[in-house]
Amino acid sequence: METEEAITVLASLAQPTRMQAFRLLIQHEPEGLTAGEIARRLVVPPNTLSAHLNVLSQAGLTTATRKSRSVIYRASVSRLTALTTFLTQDCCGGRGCEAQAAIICSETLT
Amino acid sequence: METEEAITVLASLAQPTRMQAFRLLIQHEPEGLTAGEIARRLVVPPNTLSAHLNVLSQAGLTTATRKSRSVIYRASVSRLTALTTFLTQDCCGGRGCEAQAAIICSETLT
DNA sequence: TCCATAATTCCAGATATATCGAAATATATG
DNA sequence: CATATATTTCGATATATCTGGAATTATGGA
Repeated sequence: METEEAITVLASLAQPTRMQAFRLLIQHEPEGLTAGEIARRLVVPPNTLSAHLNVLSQAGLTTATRKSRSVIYRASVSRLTALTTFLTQDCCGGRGCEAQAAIICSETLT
Repeated sequence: METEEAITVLASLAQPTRMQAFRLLIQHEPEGLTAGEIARRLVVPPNTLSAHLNVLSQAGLTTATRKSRSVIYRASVSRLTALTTFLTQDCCGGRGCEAQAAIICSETLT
């Protein structure tokens, strides 16, 4: 992932409503949730949420597919992984904070 | 790391000059760089950079210590690690994308 | 076709962020 | 103390982001 791209992804998550929406979608993988359902759960007006979901989609963190009258949103786990990889490589690239990375791994893989 | 805190860290990195400054500091661990040196390397006015460094410090991504007339900035690698841990746990918490995490680990630990 | 539901787009106002010149503060040296 | 260097703070402007009401588009059912 390029730096410019990473910044877009970082910015898209650096907003409370979008962070909540993304986490909600992560929790509902792989079925996804409709835009309306997300709006109801987060208590956010549909049009406001729509704008936020658009930002997440532009950043590649979500995908949207229409199903009948609803639009189902899903989280792109691979995109989140790509971001953490970018951050970790940015950290460790050519330097060596393997110990830190090992901590992440042990915490994650348990 | 709490969500609110993570958002602050994400926002602090979601800006080109700050991302550049942070990466520069990561590359210069553990010696650090003076504010002026960073400003020169990034070709940014000292006062503008100062504002950015302040944002990074508020987010806990950098520390500053005065040495004579200069102020030396250092990257907080542990803070970056805390962020990736937050993101990874947000991803894997109770769901299971161990495979993805393993990829990060293998790429990082090689 | 007419109506109801779901979502988005349009638009405007409010808030936040970024930028940088000028002035202020801190430190060292002659 | 006077001066030079390093950095930050102040203040003003420009730009971007967030928010939500109103209108628009898309789909399905009577």
